[in-house]
Parts: sequence; C-alpha cells; structure tokens
Amino acid sequence: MSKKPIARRKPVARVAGIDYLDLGQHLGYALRRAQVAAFDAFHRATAGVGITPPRFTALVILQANPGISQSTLGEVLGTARSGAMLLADWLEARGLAERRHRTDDGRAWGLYLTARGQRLIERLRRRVRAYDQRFAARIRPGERRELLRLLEKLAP
Amino acid sequence: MSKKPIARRKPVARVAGIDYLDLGQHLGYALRRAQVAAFDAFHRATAGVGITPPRFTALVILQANPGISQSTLGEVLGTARSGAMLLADWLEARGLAERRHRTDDGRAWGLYLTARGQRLIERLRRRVRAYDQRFAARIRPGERRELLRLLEKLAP
DNA sequence: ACGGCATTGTTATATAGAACTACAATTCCT
DNA sequence: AGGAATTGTAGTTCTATATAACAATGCCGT
Repeated sequence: MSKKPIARRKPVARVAGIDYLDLGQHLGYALRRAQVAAFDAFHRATAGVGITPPRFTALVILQANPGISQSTLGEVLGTARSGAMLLADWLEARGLAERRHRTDDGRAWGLYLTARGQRLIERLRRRVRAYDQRFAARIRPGERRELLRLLEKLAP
Repeated sequence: MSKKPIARRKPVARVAGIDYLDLGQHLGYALRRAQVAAFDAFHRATAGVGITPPRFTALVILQANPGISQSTLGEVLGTARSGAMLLADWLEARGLAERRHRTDDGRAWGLYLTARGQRLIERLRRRVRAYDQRFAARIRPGERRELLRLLEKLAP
C-alpha cells in the first residue's frame, strides 16, 4: 500500500554500566519508555501499510463516527486543524476516506470511510490488537487490566 | 535562561459525543495519552528554563556519569550520535556542560557538567520530582508503585 | 434583517527533532 | 604494520507539527 517505510523508533535499551539515578522513579520517564516500546510493537503490526498511530486512530474514529468534521477529528487527535487536514488529504489520496458536503453546514466537510477504508481498518484492528496483546505478554492479564485502569485515571 | 518557550503539548482531552470504540483498551493508545499528560506536567515544571525531557535526561545522566562519551549518551537517550552531538552543543553553549579531552581515547570527548550545570540540575530535579508527584496525585501511592513496576516490566 | 463575531477549511511558512551519509582522526585487532 | 571499527562532526533530508492569514459560511444579539 505505501511505498516508503515508516521511520521506526527503536526501543531504548538500558545501557550497561550507566547510572540512571532515580530516573526510573519518574512517571514521565517510565511512561515514555513504555510508550516507545509500544510504538515499536505497533510499527511491526502495521509494517508495509504506511500507517502511523495517528492515522490508525483517525481510521478508527472515522469508522465509529462517520461524517465527522475535520476540526473535530483534529480535536480528537490533539492536533491543530491544519494537521487534521493533511491527514484527511493523505487518507483521501489513498482512497481510504472521502469528503462529502454537509447539508446542515456549508463550511464543514463530512469525512467518511470508503469501502476500501472499511476493509483496511477492520484488518488493521485485528493485527494491532494481536500485537498489543503480544506486547502485553510481559505482564499477566490481570496486571494489564490494572495498568489500563491506572492509565485511564492519569489521563481521563 | 532560555529565550524561546518550549512548544507545549496540550493534554488530549476526550471529545464529548465521539465514539472511541475500543481505543482505550489498546495499551499503546493509553500509554500515549498518559505520556502526553506527563509531558505537560513536565513542561509546567520546567517552564522558562528551556529544558525538554531529553535535555533533562542528559543532565541527569551527565551528573551521575561524569566523563561519558557523546556516543554513549546518544545510546542512553535512544538517538543517533548526531543528535547527541547537537544536545552537547546546546548544553555547552549555555555553560551547563563542557567537553574535555580524554587521556585514554583520543577520539572521544568526555562530557562533564559545569558548576552551573550542577546547580541547574539539582534545582530541576526537585521541581520535576514535585511535579511528577502532583501529576501522580490522581492515583494513590500504592497504585503509583504498582504502575511503575508494570511499566518497568513492559520496558525493562 | 443586519452587522459583527466565530467557525471551518485551506494554504503557506516556520521550526524542531531526528535520521542518514560521508568524512577525518583515532583506536583496536590480528 | 595494516585493515576494520569507533568517535566526533558536518551536511542534508524528512517528517511532524504549530502558527498565521485568508475566504466562505454560519451564528447570534439587537
């Protein structure tokens, strides 16, 4: 689907013989390390498809919220409107989504997945979920639920 | 100390009326959200100092490992050598660290904190730790320890 | 109904971060 | 001694993102 490979972000291994002091006790540092590792798992899950985490999120959001505006999509993704527009351009250029005029608001477009986008996101969801499970294999299922619960409390 | 403000990354709030499907069940998504929120706390902790998380980490590593080489610093930070060099340039330009020739290896420099760098990192460590605690106020101390334990297992 | 204000999409520009490559100097290894 | 590997450095490129400005459209108080 995509030509150029997505830049991978190698997991940051601890370097032997280096004193990290109490860095590991900082939530920010620990979260960053874990997030980079999860990103790496995601990258392997979507290798060759040209999909990044924001693009995956956008596809999921479009699937569950057909007709969403670009502004709202940007808000969901936590980026500026211009970024959401580039994202919509990218999806449209690959035939994964399309813009349709809105009847109720002449300014905004409604974003919709195409049939191709539907097929892709359903396939991706399975793969990403599988890799997420594999990434979580280092902890037990109960620990995974507890982890998700705590993360949800930190970033509701 | 710094002239230009660091670009802040606003925490991504959930948008009302939007169906997120099972995104919240993905470890990668949840970790990313929490990490962005933690980054925001860090940004407030270091406002006006021009410090970013990698720079803070570099200062801590230099404090605990005086004489470290730029290559090793890059390895610790998970970036390429060229990135570590720019970081060393940045620290040196602000009088926080200095390069000293090595006796044992003519190729490598040894990186050392200056007295000014020492003072800055000690002050920053207190502030960052305080904000990390404040960020963690949403969960109980026991939960915080459990969270750190799980994150450590995910990204050892 | 009208006039000011807000919102949406869009474009253009700027910036930061980071990777990659190539290179000289130096060290390591055999 | 000589080839391979390492270190710092410089230059280039790429990506992601923010910001500002703009036109078109909608919203709302009077």
